[in-house]
Amino acid sequence: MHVRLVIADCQVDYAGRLSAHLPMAKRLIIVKADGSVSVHADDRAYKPLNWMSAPCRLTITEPDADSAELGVTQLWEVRSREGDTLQIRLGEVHLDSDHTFGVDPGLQKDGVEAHLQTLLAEHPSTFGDGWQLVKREYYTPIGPVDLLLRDHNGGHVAVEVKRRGEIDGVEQLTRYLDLMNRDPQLAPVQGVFAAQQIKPQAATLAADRGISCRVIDYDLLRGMDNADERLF
Amino acid sequence: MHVRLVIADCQVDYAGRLSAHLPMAKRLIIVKADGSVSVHADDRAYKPLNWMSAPCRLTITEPDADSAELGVTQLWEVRSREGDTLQIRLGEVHLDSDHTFGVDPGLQKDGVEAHLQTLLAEHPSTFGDGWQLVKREYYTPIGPVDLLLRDHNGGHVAVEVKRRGEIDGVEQLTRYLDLMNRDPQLAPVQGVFAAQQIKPQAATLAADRGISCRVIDYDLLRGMDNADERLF
DNA sequence: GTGTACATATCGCAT
DNA sequence: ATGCGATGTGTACAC
Repeated sequence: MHVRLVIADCQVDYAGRLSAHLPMAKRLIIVKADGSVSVHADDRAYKPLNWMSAPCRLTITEPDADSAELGVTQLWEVRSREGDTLQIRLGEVHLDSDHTFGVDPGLQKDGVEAHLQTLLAEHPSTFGDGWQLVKREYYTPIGPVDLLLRDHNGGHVAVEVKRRGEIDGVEQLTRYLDLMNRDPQLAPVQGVFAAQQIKPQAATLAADRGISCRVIDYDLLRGMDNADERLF
Repeated sequence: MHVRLVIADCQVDYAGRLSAHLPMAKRLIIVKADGSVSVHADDRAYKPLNWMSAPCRLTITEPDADSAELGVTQLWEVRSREGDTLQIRLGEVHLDSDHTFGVDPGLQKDGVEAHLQTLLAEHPSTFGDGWQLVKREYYTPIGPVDLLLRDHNGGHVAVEVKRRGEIDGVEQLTRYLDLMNRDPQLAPVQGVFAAQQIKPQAATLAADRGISCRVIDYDLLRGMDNADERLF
């Protein structure tokens, strides 16, 4: 269990879902404890130029005489189970450093769509007075509807929740509505597209499909949630 | 222009599109020449636990007396233009290494969808005898159709090309067809969904929409292309 | 294992 | 800048 950092001149060839080639240049190579290998340039945030995800196997060999003559010092071959290969020819090595980490305590996240969905499930009145939750993650054969509600008249409403409301969210909800409206137990089902922010094109498409849009104030909703907790 | 590698015990807090917290543990921190910062554990291939993409600004300060007492040696704050912040509190530093890279010659790719599209544009007879190319990347107000063809009867055909044919590709083509069929210059327009592999659910949806599916043999097509070249 | 949706998605291109 | 589509997307979760 360790992380190996290598900075070296290297030439890289990937063959798998596509073919890619990197000419010889100085780069950073990271080998992680899970076996994954990534080759980084000095830009592009965290995205490597080339990589192999775990599970995979790294084999390091000596270069043949011809390659050695041309300055190749090590030959790395990384191979995945599916047969994808990443070949790295190392030239001059500027750093080769090995480090052992402990088990990472892991990441704590907040504010993602799941939380938004939870809050809205707990406060269906956000959508209208007297509206009630039927089911979170209501399963249809083509995927889960985020929220199934009943409005003040008892009519079904399918809600699609997004952080940012874009066109494919509307498409998604449209597919669900088409399907649900064929079910006599549910029909007629209205659609509501709920998001912290809704792009104009998504709003236009929603309107065209008879779907109503709701912009959600996440902080306000979280505030309501806290207020509720204080009452108990 | 340099890459800085730090291995250190650190505690991380991110506030931006979401909030996230990492308890103190030994990790790898990479600062790239573009200013981007990423914090890695020893697993998850190339994805960091936390990061900040360029453009952003890194400020390093001394910890206050209280923090220093608790073992904090450096306080890093990374701030983006949008106000997202990444705070890193460093404890013991195990490695701090700085390296200058040259300009990377860059990645050469082959085999992606673009190539598939090019090959199909050059060989419209793949779809049927006598079929001809009208336009690659035919622009509609809602996006470009990959290929616009005419079949042996002169009727228009819109082709959506994918490496892997999934449900959203069918949705995309459906939107284009709806729009194009409102244009009396083009209507009636048939739809063809072409991919190296088509998922059953996508095929079902396509059939339901009256769109025909074509599974493309990339190697065969590339072979045809090479054969053509040899003729000249 | 397949299917589906989410992601601080990232990235590139075209308008 | 914004919209839109592709990605060797990766990842989690339900069936």
